[in-house]
Amino acid sequence: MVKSPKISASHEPGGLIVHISGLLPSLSPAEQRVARLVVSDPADAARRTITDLATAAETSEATVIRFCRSVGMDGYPQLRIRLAAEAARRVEPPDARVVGGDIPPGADLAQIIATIAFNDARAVEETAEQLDPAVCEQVVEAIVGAGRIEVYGAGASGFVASDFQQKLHRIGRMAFYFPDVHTALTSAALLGKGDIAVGISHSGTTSDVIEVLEQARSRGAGTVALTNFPRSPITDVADFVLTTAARETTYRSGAMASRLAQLTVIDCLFVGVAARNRARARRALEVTADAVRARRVGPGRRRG
Amino acid sequence: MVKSPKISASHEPGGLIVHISGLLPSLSPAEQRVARLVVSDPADAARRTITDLATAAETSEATVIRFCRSVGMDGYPQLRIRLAAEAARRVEPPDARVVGGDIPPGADLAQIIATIAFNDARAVEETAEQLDPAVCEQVVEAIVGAGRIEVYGAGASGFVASDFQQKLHRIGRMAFYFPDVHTALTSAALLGKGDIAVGISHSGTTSDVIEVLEQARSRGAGTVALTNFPRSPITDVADFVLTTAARETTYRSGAMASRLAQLTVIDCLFVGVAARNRARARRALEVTADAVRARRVGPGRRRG
DNA sequence: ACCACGGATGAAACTTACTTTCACGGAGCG
DNA sequence: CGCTCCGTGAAAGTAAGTTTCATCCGTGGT
Repeated sequence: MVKSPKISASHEPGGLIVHISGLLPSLSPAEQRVARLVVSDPADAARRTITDLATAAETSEATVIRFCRSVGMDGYPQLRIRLAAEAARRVEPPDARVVGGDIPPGADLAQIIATIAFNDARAVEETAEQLDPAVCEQVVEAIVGAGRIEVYGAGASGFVASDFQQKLHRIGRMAFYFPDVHTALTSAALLGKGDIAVGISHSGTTSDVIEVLEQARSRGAGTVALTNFPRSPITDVADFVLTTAARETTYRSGAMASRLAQLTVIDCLFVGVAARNRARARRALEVTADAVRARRVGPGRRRG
Repeated sequence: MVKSPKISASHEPGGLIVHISGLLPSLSPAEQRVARLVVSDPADAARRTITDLATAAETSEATVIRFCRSVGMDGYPQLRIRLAAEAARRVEPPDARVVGGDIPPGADLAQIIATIAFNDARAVEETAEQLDPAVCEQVVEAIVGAGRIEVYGAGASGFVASDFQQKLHRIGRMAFYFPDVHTALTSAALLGKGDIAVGISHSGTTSDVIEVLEQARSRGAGTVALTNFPRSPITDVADFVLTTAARETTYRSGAMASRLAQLTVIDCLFVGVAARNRARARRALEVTADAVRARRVGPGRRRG
C-alpha cells in the first residue's frame, strides 16, 4: 500500500514531471537516481528500455519498477508512454533557461530577471495544473461551513498563512493566524468539530506546524495541509492535502517560487470561498476597501 | 500501387498521424486495419499492447510489426511512444480565458483555478518583462552599499515588505520592517545618507507609506518605490521606481496577482543582491537553514 | 486444367523486455 | 548484542515483442 487514505487522491494531471519532482524526497536513494534521470530528460527516458534506464541510474530493473509504482504508474511501459506524452507537450522555452536552474555566476541582472520570472511563473502554472479541483472543492466547502478557521505557518510560510487569514477575515469569515506556536497550540486546543485548521509548510516537515495541526485534529477539527511534498509528515495529520509544485534551486533556497505557488493555491481557495456568496463577499470587500480609503492619497492618477 | 520500402527516409515532419494516413492506401489490407485504428485514436493505440492492438485489428502481432516497419518505425515500442507524443501534442491549447477577466458567476472550481493561475502567471511574466534591468541594477547597487535598509508597506503590501526584510536579513544585510506607522516614521527619521528606504504600495497612494518614504528621503536616504502605477503619488518621493504589471479585476480586488507581481520583483532584487557576494550569501543561507533544522521532523519519507 | 510463383498472413518459435520473488546486508532500535 | 525492518539487486518467472516459416490464395504462364 502506498499512502494513508487521504483525500489528496492519486491525481497528477498537471504534469507527471512536476508530480515526480514533488515525490522525489520521499523516494529511496536508488529510486531518486532514477527520478532525477527521468526529470532531467523525460523524452530520453521514454526512449530507453527498462534495463537501459536501470543501468544509467546505476541500479537494477527492480528498482525502476518500484519507482514506477512509487509515482503511481502500473509499470514501466505506462511510465514510458506518459513520459513521451509529457515531453511532447512541454514546448521548450525559447531560450536556454534551465527550468529550476541555478543562476550562472556571471549572469547580469537582465538574465537573472528572466530566469526568475520564468521559474516563478512556471511554479504558478504548474501548481495550478496539478491542483486537484475535487480536493479544493472539499476544502472550500469545509471553510464555508466552518465555525472558526485557523491558519498556521512558520517562517516564510507564516506570511502566506497570515495572508490567507487576512483575506478570509476580509470577506467576513472568522479566521485566525498566530505567529507564536504556544498561542497557536492553545487556540488549536479550543477547536472542535466543524472548525477548520490549515497548516502551511513548504517542506511538510515543520514540527511546529505539524504539532498544531495534530492538536487541532485531535479536537475534532478538520485539517488541511498545504505543502510541496505529497508524502511529507504533515500529510499524516491532514484530512485534506493540497500540494504546490515549486522546484527550488539550491542557491535560492530562501526562494520565492514556493511562496508564489502557495499563494496561488490560497488565491484559488479564497476565490472559491468568496464565490460561494458573491454578494456578501463583494459587499465585504467594498466595506473594507472604504475603511482604508482615508489612508489613500489623491486620485491614484494614472494620468496621461 | 505497391509499397515502396525504398529511400523514403525515416522523416515524417508533418506529424506521424498524417504520415500514416498518407501511406494508408499503400498498405496491405491487414495493415490498413491497424492503420485505421491508430489514426482514429492514437492515444488509445499508444495504451494498447501489441497483442491487444492486433486483436482489435483482427490480425496477428506479426502484421502489426510489419505495419510499424511500413511506416518507418523500428518496432512497436517506438511506434507506441511516438503515438503518445503525437497525441499529447495535438491536445487543445488552453481555452479562452480572458486576460484579467473576472470569474463568471456559474464557474466551477476547475475553471476558477485555471483562470486564476493564468492571470497570476501572467502578472509574473509581464512584470518581469517590463521591469527595467538598469533601474534594478541601481537599486541592487544601492542596497548592497547601504548601511541600513528599511522596508515599508501597509496591509497586503505589508506582507511583501516583511518578506523582503526577512530575506535581506537572512543574507546578512541590516534590514528592518515596521508594521506600525509611528514606529516606521520614527525609524525613518533616523536614516541618513547611504541608507535605503523601500516603499511598497500597489496603488501607489497609500499615504502611510508615502509619508514614511518622504521622511526617509528628507533625511538623505535613497528611496525606492514599488508600485503598479508608474505615475502614482509614491513615485514623487522615490529616487528609483520599480513597477509591477498586475491587472486587477474588480471582483478580486483583494487580489493576489499584484502580490505575486510584487514578490517577483522582490525576488529579482534579492537574487541580485545575493549574487553580489555569492559565497557570503550562500553561507548565510546555510547557517540560517541549520538554525531551524531542529524544528523539522523526519526525512519526509513515508511509504508502505 | 494444371502448375509454378509470389505476396499476404498467422501460428508458433524465439528473443527481449518487464515483473516478481527472494535472500542478503546494513541501519536503526531495544 | 541481537533483533527487525527496509532497501537492494540477482535471479527466476511471465509477458511482450520479433522472427521464422508453413500455409493460403490469387495470378499468370503452360
